[in-house]
Amino acid sequence: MPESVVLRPVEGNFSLGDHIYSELREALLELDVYNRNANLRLDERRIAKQMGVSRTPIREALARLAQEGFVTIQARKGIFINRKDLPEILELVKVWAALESMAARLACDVASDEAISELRTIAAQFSKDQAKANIDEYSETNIDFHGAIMRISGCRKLQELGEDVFAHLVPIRRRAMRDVDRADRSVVDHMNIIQAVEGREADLADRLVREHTFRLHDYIASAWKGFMELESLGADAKA
Amino acid sequence: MPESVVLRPVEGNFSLGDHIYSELREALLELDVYNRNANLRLDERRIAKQMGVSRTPIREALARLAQEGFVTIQARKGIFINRKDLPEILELVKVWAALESMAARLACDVASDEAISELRTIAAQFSKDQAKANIDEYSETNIDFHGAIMRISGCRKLQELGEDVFAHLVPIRRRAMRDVDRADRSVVDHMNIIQAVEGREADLADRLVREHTFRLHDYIASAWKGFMELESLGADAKA
DNA sequence: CTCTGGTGTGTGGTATACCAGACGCGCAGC
DNA sequence: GCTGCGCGTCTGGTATACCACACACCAGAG
Repeated sequence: MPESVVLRPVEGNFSLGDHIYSELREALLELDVYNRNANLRLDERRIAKQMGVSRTPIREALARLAQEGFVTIQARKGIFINRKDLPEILELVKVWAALESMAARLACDVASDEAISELRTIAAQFSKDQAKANIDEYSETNIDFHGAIMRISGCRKLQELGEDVFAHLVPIRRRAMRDVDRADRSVVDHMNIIQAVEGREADLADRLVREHTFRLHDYIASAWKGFMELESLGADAKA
Repeated sequence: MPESVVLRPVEGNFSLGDHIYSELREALLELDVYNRNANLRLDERRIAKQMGVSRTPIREALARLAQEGFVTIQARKGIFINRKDLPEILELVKVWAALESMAARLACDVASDEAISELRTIAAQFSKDQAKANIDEYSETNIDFHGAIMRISGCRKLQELGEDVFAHLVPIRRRAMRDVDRADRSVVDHMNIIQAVEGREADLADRLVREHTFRLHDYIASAWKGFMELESLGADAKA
């Protein structure tokens, strides 16, 4: 074999458990947990048969999901998908606010000018013509923007934790949240945040991000009941 | 049975897996991971034999610990205790700062006067005569103080996440950090924080807590090498 | 002596059998 | 008809056997 041929080393664990973990996790996030017809119960044996493996790797994956708080395992009773209530959701948003505002603060100190310019690039997506329709809390661009702040903070732990918290909010974000007034306000907020970070004004950036996220907090608090009423519009619960 | 008698439902899982999980977790935190003689390798079969159970519950516990980042499982190679390096530690402290400063902020808004008075009670411990010797980053009172702030924030998620982050810092805190100047400064910081929370000055409390934690951050950054040099002073590595 | 390939052992990964508590259903007794 | 007991079934928990890969060691070719 010619030495010039560079072969990437095989990386990662290709264990069934790991694969099943990500598969199940994705499925859970996809699932509309708040649909009142949703089947919140999981069955090890059924999943095992369905995926063509034994219960062991399934159990490992479920144990990890339980640790993350996505499901609750009750001995000899069943495994249930956790449906979060309003107070819990609001707490998650507060945690998110804490993490992202700190990220913005750090970004002011450590991010390179190029890294910061990422923010403008992403924000530019908002001004596109068809953007209006896509501007909601679940739009890709919005997610990218917040993800970018976490990234350019240079603090991986902050970013990872943020992603974990965010994952729990995915089912909530998917539900509507496309209030036009909020979308406009959101764009303004983002622009102000970018400006603060560009100006390396840590205190300001911290505050703006925090206030921005708390607006989401308050919005969810007031619109929660509406979210829940979106239930079961013909869509059946997934398995 | 009189209806007035309220019986708490039996709660919790008494499964071996859960028990082993907490047992192992505690052992890991107790373990001096940074001792250069420390055995960083874990063996499922050995632990199983040692605890008199099969590998299954051990594996479940280890999977959870891996999820939390305490150990790394490498397929067919071994299970290794994660030894965190300086950058990682510093990131954890930053996350901690983010969480606790938000907690202090929230406490200003939601904590009752009685709850806030807890802080003074705890801080009073510092003034006791023999306190000086106990004032270090690992003292019970110090931990109580920071725990109290998280608690009175009324945000459980914030508190839980904080405890998780804190757990990873335990081995670091155990190592010295009893600089007298720092202790004095710490007491002053705490008093100022209490005053800010009592005055319901959210912005101030937020800032004071953040700055306080960042002083720990900077201290660790400068003293890290010293921590590591404390290695293996006769104490053997635990199993 | 060096390098190569085989082989034995250790380790985590997976499959499977069995256990015991939780629950539902139905029958018997009142 | 209502209550209560008991058995059968379902479900997660545990033990155990076996698998495949990693790695150290050793023998034989060069």
